[in-house]
Amino acid sequence: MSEWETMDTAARLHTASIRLLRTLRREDDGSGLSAPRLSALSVIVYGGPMSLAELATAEQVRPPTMSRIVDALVEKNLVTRVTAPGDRRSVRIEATADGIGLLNAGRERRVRALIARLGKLAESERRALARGVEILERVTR
Amino acid sequence: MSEWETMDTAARLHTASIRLLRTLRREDDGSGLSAPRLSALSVIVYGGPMSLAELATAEQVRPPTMSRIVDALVEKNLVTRVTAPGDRRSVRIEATADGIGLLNAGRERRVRALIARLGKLAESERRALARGVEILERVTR
DNA sequence: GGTAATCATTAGCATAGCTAATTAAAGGTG
DNA sequence: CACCTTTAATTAGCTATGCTAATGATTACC
Repeated sequence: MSEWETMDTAARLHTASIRLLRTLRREDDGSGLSAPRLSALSVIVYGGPMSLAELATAEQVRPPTMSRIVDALVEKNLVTRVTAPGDRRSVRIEATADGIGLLNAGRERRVRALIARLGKLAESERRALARGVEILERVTR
Repeated sequence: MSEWETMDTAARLHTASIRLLRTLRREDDGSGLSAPRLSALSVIVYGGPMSLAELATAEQVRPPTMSRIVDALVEKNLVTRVTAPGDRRSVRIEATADGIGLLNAGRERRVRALIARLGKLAESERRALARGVEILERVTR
């Protein structure tokens, strides 16, 4: 594969990913949460409990920003703040059952919308896409 | 391909896309623009001139929000507002040479970061990924 | 035991999101 | 043609989200 082809693949993968998530984002309206709150909640639900600093780093925002987002999620009973055992300065943020439920419902809406699109592909195309996704997972790991 | 497999592919594609763009977003620091401004500019540069309403719809925000983002981009000389020919209520928003240049530079940073990751794949994997990207483009169209 | 480093929050500012109201221009309809 | 309605964008005013700087509360070091 020529260097040019690799560049072409990268550019097209970039564009297609943007378009895909832009489309799926429309399914988030029903969640009742803003994009930053939903995204922070998803990091906690799928990444497990973590400190505020870790969560801020994951979301690429500064700690004060994340502290207020967590305030709002706590207020809605979607996450809880627990003093970290062994270091009382630090806080462990954990998803509640409500938080997990809300996130899974939203994720299911997104995935369902995506499945509807995959359903229009030919069988061979779905197989090739599945293979591509496996490789994409390695790229993002 | 079973229905279960299609669902699995959809869920994994969703997650991998989020992870990919989260990673590449780190390259945007050098642009000097906030995420909403950069995203709006990219729609104009790659989608061509359009009205404020069209731009707001593309970005999934309301017109007043987009109006202020365009204010900021005009201030930085990255786009211009042109009264639409034939309807003086409407505004055509066009990218300037500066706007196109800034966006291409940022896009190049992102794509270069992605190429570095693709370079670690085996030749056969890059080919399979390229095939998957072609299909993903059909899905997002 | 005293001082420095670390984790989170508070304070205060600019930006980004919204709805409601306003301005300006087009499009009917009598 | 005058009037009313509709449409496109902006302005006004609110809440939420981003930042840096400063503060409070522990912990680590010496």
